[in-house]
Amino acid sequence: MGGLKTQHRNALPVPTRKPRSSRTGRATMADVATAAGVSAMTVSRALNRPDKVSEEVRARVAEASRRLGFVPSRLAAALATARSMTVTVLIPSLTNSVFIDVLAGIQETLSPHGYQPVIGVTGYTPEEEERVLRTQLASGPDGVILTGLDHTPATWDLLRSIPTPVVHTMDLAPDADDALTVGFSQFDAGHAVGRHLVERGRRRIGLIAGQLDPRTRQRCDGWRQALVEAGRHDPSLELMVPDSTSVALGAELLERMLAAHPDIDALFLCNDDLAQGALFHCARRSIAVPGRLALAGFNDLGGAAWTLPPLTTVATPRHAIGVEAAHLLLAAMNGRDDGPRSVDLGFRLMVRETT
Amino acid sequence: MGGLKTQHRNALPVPTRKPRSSRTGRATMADVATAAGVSAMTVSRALNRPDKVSEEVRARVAEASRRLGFVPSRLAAALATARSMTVTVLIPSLTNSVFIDVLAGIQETLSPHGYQPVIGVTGYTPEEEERVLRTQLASGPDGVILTGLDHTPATWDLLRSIPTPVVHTMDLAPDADDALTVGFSQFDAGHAVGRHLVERGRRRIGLIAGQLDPRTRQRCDGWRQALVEAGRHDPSLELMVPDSTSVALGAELLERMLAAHPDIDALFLCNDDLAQGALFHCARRSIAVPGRLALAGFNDLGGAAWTLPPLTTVATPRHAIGVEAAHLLLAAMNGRDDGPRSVDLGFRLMVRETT
DNA sequence: TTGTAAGCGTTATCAC
DNA sequence: GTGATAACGCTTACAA
Repeated sequence: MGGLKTQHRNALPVPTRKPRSSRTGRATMADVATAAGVSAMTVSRALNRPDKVSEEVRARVAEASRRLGFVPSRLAAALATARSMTVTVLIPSLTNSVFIDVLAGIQETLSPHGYQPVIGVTGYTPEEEERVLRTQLASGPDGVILTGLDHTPATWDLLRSIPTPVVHTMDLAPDADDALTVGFSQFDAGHAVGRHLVERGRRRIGLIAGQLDPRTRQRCDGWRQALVEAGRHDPSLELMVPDSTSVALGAELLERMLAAHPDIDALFLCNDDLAQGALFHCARRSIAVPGRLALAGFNDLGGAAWTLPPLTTVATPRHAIGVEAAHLLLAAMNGRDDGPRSVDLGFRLMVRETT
Repeated sequence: MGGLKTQHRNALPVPTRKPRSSRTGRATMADVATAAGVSAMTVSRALNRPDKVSEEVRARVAEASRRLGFVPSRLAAALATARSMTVTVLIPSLTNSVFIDVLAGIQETLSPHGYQPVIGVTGYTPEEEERVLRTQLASGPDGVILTGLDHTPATWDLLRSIPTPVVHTMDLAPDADDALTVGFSQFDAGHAVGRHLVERGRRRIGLIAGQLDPRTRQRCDGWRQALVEAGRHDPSLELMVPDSTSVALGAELLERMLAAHPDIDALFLCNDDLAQGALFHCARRSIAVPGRLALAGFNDLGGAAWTLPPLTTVATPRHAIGVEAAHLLLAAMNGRDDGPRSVDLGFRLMVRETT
């Protein structure tokens, strides 16, 4: 029926014709085709596989294309090829620079390959993550990158049900199951801090944590384990609150901790912003650091090396995690999903002057 | 068709049929339709306009849809409706928290309305911005949010050529032309700092700036103007470098400044990270702040209130800019693009203890 | 209330 | 090397 030439139609009351690009007003391939005196298919080829087309046609198409300001519709291409050139990236929060660093690594790596990261924010809850994932899956991403391994059962099902490769970041797969994972051991990192404090000869070692996501908890677990091993663990010295971390919160929690346990001589703060707040509070209250109180943070965020005194903390490979996750995903999206399943990028204890 | 049991296939050399969803393996509306014993159109309605469908059919569709794990393809919908439910957001950098704050405001505002922000990174250059914009436009966003007003002529042309609404952020339109703009006066903000330093009685007031994008330049211009007005401007006290700002750079540049001009008694650092670096350096070198040297930063980033002494700086409405930009865009995308063309969200000079 | 037909703008496929 | 045709999966008419 496509054979029925439109021109023959008007023998009768012609319904509104469509001589050119429809609603959007944008030029389509068909427009370029007519302008260049070739078929739409040839335009497509001239643009995507220039070598498959004669020199002359290529030029004519380029010219017409430019003249009409033609921008090929990725939507249509995506629908036709089943490749959206899009990658869904889900992170807990936009305002936590930890995830932004990962995101930056992802974006830098994906971008040169023509993939668009599309970010979704989960607010640290697996339920919201599931919701957002479901929404995003509707746009048919070619890949998915998630934060952590703590997903709802339904999310796991969803992930299994799609043909799309998935990479989990910031953590390590507990067992070598079928998930692609890039991160480091949060437990070991926390353990390293605990041991460091012990080795410094501290006896009353406390813990302050906020934003109790699974990764924070693992850090705390590691720290606790180290103290237990050294026989110096006192559960009453743990102050864990669900609030999101901030410099202000660090100061406030330290105050509370000191009020209840004036005798602590070391403190692990599960994120650098908390540690900076604590450090600030110490300065205000003239508490000698590390003399009277040793302080250790986590993540080695921007300012950590520039506090007074410079903060002992754990440097985490956030950017590298993003880069590696993207690499793994790229490989998988191109059918090469052999590589290692769980990539451990490690961490580094940065011993500076607060311990 | 779905009724045809696979087991009966081998009766005849049946040509490859397509009883179910094609390449992607995902269920399609047609699949759900057959499963629910209705037409595809009815499925579409049941999902998008439930009130247009009988109670019973709605239930059957929901049931079938759930059973098949049906996820409607946004791609197809977008192609059919010419609405992608997507908004292109271009920012200079992912690692500068200034833009992340704006982005967060945008995402929070857009998300509840079903719009997906798709971010693009321009690396602070108009040329790259043009390239990224061109790429993104191919996916047919329903709206565009750009950073600043400094675009290439080709970019302006592009923007004019599309039916899509556009909002520019972080700055104010010089004249009330036809661009939607949300921001504040960078010039005035810089001017306020300059005047403040003058009013504090400082005589040798210097300037340190990095990341010389148009907005930074405008801040510097404002500052300069204030000093000129007070008759205290000395061009040799300006130290401007193209490098991206960081705490480390702040310390380094202060050192250079002091070496060349030991007599300065006040300094405007065009970004808080520079200011924090300078502050740190002062502490190390035992330079009294503000006694011997007054320091003012810009942006009121996270740690600014928590330095020792707390940093005087300018609080900029980054989050609010994102929120407002998104609101303006939403209005425009819904056809109500009347509102004010240039929204000034102002700024606040936060006088703390470094001045 | 529900179904039919056509089309959105590409690309895969198979002729020519 | 080029072109006609049929998808891709959905929705906007319009018809029943």
